[in-house]
Amino acid sequence: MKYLKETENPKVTVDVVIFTIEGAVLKILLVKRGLEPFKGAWALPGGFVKKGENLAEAAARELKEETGVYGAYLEQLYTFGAPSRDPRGRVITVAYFALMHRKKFKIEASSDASEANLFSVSSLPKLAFDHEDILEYALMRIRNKIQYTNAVWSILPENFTLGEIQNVYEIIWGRKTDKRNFRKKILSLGLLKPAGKMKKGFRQRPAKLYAFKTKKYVELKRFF
Amino acid sequence: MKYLKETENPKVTVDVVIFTIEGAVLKILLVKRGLEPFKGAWALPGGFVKKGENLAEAAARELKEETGVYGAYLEQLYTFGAPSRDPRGRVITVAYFALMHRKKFKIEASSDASEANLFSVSSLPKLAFDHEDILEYALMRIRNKIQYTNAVWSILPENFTLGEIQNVYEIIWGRKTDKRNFRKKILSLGLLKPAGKMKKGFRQRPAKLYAFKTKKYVELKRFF
DNA sequence: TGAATAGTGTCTTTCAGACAATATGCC
DNA sequence: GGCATATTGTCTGAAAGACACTATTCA
Repeated sequence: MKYLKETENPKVTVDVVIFTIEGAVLKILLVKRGLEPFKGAWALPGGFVKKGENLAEAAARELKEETGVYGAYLEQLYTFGAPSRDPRGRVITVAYFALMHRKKFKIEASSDASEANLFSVSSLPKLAFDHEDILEYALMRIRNKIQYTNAVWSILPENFTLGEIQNVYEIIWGRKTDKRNFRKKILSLGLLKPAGKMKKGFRQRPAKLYAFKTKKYVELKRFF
Repeated sequence: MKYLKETENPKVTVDVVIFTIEGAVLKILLVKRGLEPFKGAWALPGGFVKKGENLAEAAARELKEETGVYGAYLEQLYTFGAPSRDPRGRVITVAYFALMHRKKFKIEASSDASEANLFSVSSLPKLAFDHEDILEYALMRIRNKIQYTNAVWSILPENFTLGEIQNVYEIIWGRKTDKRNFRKKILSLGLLKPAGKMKKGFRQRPAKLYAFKTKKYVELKRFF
């Protein structure tokens, strides 16, 4: 018979994996912890859920505090609750991930963190807590998710070329794909509409601009 | 400026949607609440996470307490944390779902619940808390998940015929599908192996028995 | 005219979906 | 023989994947 039978009052946090693309590289925002535990280590932005606050609201608040942006694509990822994941005691974290367009936000260290920075997901520092697990899970999820949803809308500008959206997919997947096949596929999903404008002014052939029909979450049917 | 800025110490529960098939109908296990709030109402089995206990362990413990079974397919579903979801105060619940073979468990009311029963998912009583939302989400997830994983292993006996596994899929999906196409597809997934035995002793042609190659979680690749 | 990217079509293979006749064991 | 279920193959249409050349702008 176990002797640890009592319940406890855990603390509950949200942590947010904020993906963005900078210099053709997939990056995430990390903050340097200003307090113990893991003081000085890099960690995912996050914090305690406040009174009267939904989990998604808490995640959106963290996102806003770190990037100044409200209204990006934000999805609950998974809840991590190993008893020893936080040395202060029982802390259960509900992880979210978000996709941000790099030009839409400024990086400013918030009051909680002494420093904030973007890191390429392919060369990260050692992370605090179990944040490496969270990130791994987030990468798996986003790589799958963009195949059958409109989730990438918030990592792109309002209007974009097919070349640009293809770059986003390739950067997230970490592999190249055929241009003709990609265009056929992305258009056949029916998520895009022509913006009726052209991207001009570069020394190359101008490209048609597209936009997402909606920024509301759309999930395409996949059946057996 | 908001005035509810303090954090709080929420309580954390796990709730488990236990799916099974009985009489060719998809059912879930519900317990009648013996205590307030929602005393006398039907609810998903669940309870507080205990000290030193993983979330998945807590879910497995609840599953075991309610059905006597340890080791079924069990997956974290989503975390529900609306501030008003529990009238007692802030309670965040991490929902799990499980698939059980009906013959492997007995229904016994546990100490927490005055009564436990299976209900068809198509004719449920009114549920306590936000458990209807949880169930809806679980149904969506399981209907998708069985298309590219071996999740159904624990709702089937060790060895089963292709007819039996087709029945399971049809019951979970709530629709019929062509026998020849189903067999082609399920075998092409590569998750099954012939058990080398036949299901005999019925007044009909004997059927080959199959088994899952593994009960470890397998997720098939789906790429663009 | 050269650099850079946009834009486009065909063929092959694979997979999904529609569709029906024969086989086997047991009563 | 009759009942009940098992087992099997073909055709068609859609989508995936391989593959290469021409078009346009601007420096």
